[in-house]
Amino acid sequence: MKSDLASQREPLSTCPAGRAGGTFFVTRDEPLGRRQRFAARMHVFSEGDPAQRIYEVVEGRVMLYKLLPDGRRQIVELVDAGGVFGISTLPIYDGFAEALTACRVVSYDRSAAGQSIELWRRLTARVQVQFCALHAHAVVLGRKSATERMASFVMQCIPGRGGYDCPGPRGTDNSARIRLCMTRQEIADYLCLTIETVSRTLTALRRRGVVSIEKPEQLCVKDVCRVCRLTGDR
Amino acid sequence: MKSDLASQREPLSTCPAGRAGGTFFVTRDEPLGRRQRFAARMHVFSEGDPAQRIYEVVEGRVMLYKLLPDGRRQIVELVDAGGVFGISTLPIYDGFAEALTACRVVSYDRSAAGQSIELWRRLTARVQVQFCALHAHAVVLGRKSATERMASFVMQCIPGRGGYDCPGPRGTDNSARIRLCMTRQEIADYLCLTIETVSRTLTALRRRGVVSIEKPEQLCVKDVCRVCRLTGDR
DNA sequence: CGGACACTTGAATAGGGTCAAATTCTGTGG
DNA sequence: CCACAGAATTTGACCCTATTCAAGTGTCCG
Repeated sequence: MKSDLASQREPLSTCPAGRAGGTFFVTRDEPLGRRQRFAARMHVFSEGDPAQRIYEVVEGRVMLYKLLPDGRRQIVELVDAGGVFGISTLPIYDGFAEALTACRVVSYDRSAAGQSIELWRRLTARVQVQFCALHAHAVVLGRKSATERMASFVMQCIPGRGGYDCPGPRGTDNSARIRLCMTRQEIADYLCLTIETVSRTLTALRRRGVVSIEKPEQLCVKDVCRVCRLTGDR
Repeated sequence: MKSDLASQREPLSTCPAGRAGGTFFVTRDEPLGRRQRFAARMHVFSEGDPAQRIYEVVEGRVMLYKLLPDGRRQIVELVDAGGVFGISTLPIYDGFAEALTACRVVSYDRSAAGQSIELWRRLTARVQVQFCALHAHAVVLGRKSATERMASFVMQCIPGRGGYDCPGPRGTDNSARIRLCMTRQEIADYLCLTIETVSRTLTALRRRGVVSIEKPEQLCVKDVCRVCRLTGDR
């Protein structure tokens, strides 16, 4: 249960808004929100930065993580399109936000966001969705075996399936291709395992014919419902 | 990492609002909120109940938990005075809410809560505080040793200490008496340990002179800062 | 082709889990 | 106040899952 050093893959440093240092820059200011793009592996903010803005993901995936002083890392949340991040009770951010994929976000000044009722409603409604997801993730971290965790994670990567209102297989096609867009280390830090256990667990799932590993970051799930049953949730 | 059967201590069933079956009943209807009291160990709601109301804790402590089909339980959140619970994205609650102590709550009809801007702001602001706390708890569950978890839990039971703005010891008195108001099983289900490990860890802390165990549910922390260092957070 | 990096695999280890038994609390009734 | 029963907690012995440590094996890209 000891140290998991933060990913060896060095994250890119934040690109200051407006400075077109490459592929990412502020594209346009909106009345309230400011559009920004981030390349994969770029930091949106870091622990200790002044918590001035709230972010909404338009496209792509962002991870939020925290570090312990000795280097152990926990990815506390994965934020997909529609999700919100940058919520902080303190005057500074209490963790890091890093783009997992190239992504587009809109950010709002914290105080300004509270002015617009419309905007505030949208953001808070979304926070509630994520709040419930965090509760569910606590169960994953707290009470599930390595296999159940991997299965839960895989299900999370298949939009529209596995939820309360899962429609079941579309016709006879019960397969899914998924891009993990995370390294083994990141999956480990999200599921609270080690990189080796993630690798072994995936291999075991492959051997059992549950998934095929097309590329390290791309899986094909043969039978979604079977994975769903492996989550331990039902 | 296997089963942790739900607490043997049988929870009391919910008392229907308005029916004064004993010490708990609706005391008064307010314009928006409805005041209620719950005795310790009473359920406020259960998984699958229609998610019609949002609750605010006025006094006492409520725990939210989820069960896996095989009986494993995870207490996903502890809600103290000021906290909010009953947030659900679905038409039904996705977990259980049980009073740990006798407590007073105010509940609001979900749709009505959205009408009052004032109320909505207060509730959502509070949800954000808890949202950040869940992030922190993910680190506890994911990356901490048994001792670090217990230390984190103990710190959580000492109001005003250990946070970003911890004022440090008040004068020369750096001790604290705390009521856990949870059984070992509940602490285990919250920290994602077993009842035996909780007991052993507490005993170890006692042997090291970090805490004294006055009663099973009442501890005395000799040196708060020392416990704080044991959390692994700093 | 070769170096760097990510991933996989194997063997040994340890931290916490499991199972079982003893001890302490707590509440009740005499 | 004391004795008793049932529950909660503590403790002990052993075990298992996931971690740790240590090599490999791709794979990408200059």
